[in-house]
Amino acid sequence: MPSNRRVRSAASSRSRRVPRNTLSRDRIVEAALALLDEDGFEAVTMPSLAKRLEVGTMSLYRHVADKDDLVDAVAERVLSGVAVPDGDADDWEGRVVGYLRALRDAALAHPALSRILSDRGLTVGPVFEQLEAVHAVLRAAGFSDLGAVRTFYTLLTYVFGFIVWELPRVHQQPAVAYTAAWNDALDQLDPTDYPSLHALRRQLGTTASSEQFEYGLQHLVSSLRPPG
Amino acid sequence: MPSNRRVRSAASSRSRRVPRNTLSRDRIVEAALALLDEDGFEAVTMPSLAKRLEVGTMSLYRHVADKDDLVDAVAERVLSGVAVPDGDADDWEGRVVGYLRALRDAALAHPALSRILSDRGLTVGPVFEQLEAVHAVLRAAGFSDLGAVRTFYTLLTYVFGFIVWELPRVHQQPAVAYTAAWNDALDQLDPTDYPSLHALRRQLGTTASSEQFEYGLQHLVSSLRPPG
DNA sequence: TACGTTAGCGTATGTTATACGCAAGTCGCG
DNA sequence: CGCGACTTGCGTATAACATACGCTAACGTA
Repeated sequence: MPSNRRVRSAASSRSRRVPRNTLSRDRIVEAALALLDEDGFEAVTMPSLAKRLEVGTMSLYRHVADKDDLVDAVAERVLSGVAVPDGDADDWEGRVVGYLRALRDAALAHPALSRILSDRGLTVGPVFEQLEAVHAVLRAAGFSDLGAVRTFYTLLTYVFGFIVWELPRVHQQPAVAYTAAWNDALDQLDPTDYPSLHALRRQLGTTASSEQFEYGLQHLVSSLRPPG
Repeated sequence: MPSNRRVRSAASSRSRRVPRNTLSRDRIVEAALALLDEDGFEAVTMPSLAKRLEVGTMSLYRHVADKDDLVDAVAERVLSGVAVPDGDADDWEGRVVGYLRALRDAALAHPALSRILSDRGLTVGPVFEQLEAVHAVLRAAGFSDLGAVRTFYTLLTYVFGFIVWELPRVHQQPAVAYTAAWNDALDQLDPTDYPSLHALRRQLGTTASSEQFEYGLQHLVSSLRPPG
């Protein structure tokens, strides 16, 4: 249960004051993201983050309520780059799929984000905006309110599942080496107990790929057409 | 990156010896599961677990390599109850859907499992067996090897995403109160910034439901028919 | 009966998040 | 130009955690 507190930005007393110096919430979030990308989620600790910023540990707490708050902020920063692409008004499929791809791409750019996303789901600030936009697109395409909700929720579920699954298995660039730990597990499957899976371990190893992503996505989208 | 070490069961030196007393790996896993269900994931610590078993903390390490190892074992125990249901040979949809439902039900029985699953994905012992069986069903239904893999991977992605999303939001019985923290977040959406989402917060609140689960699942399955 | 093996455990270590309060710098107002 | 309030950065302290290490005592076997 991630505590949904929004204590947030202590920088909101009325007498507006220019921060004296180097440290700021943004700089902290940025550093946390860098740390996350370089050394993974468990490397993001308050001490290590402070060390990286050449600051005392407790200084961070002036700009961040909590570690939870910090992690939220990191997720927000990453996902705030995503948007529903412009496009033909009646090409709802293209626009929605474009959005979902963008979501995946954003996540792939920061593999260690997986842990964060799976804790919080996609209950992250910017995603709400995006869903608002998606909803509009679907309504315009002829979906009912409820139909639109069901539809994008279904799609989001798929994409979310795909992301959370694949991210821990990505170590390099998006197009390169998925596979790895997952492959190892597959290779160690006993051929007698798991004949099919063992024989197919090559295929299974590449399931976390753009190709598979598109496969499921296309099937799903095509089955979710508006009633009209 | 959950370290994939399988150090496992130290109880494998050749001179078979009857454990002298009360403690055993099974009892530990059982207690951990109970603790998980009662007080959530973060309550499962080695000290608290030991206290519950009325045992010293370090005693646990005689039966469990790691905390990671323990958590793996818990996941295995929960998922080992799931199976592909018997059924008509050519009713692949029914059988596969039945399996996926069973998977969700198993997870719903232990809401706090979410954290564990999202870390490990479904790379948990018993799931491999189950996939082996699912693969057989799909092959028998006319899917190619690759088609079968793509198909169940797609389905699994959806189910996995759904589960990981909904579990943290379940506090009571399966049929009763999903919604809660997620609803709170929705209620706090600014009506001017998020007109549609705000208006639809009732609908959105109940998206984590069996109905929505089936909705997506049925659409997905129907779009994934075998080539023949 | 004696010995090797192993279960249970006590202690110690290193790491974490974070409460609390001090000190020094900075701004706005007089 | 100066003063006082508010902030920022930080040092110290606490409590919880995972876990290395090594002791002790019970047990089965020879």
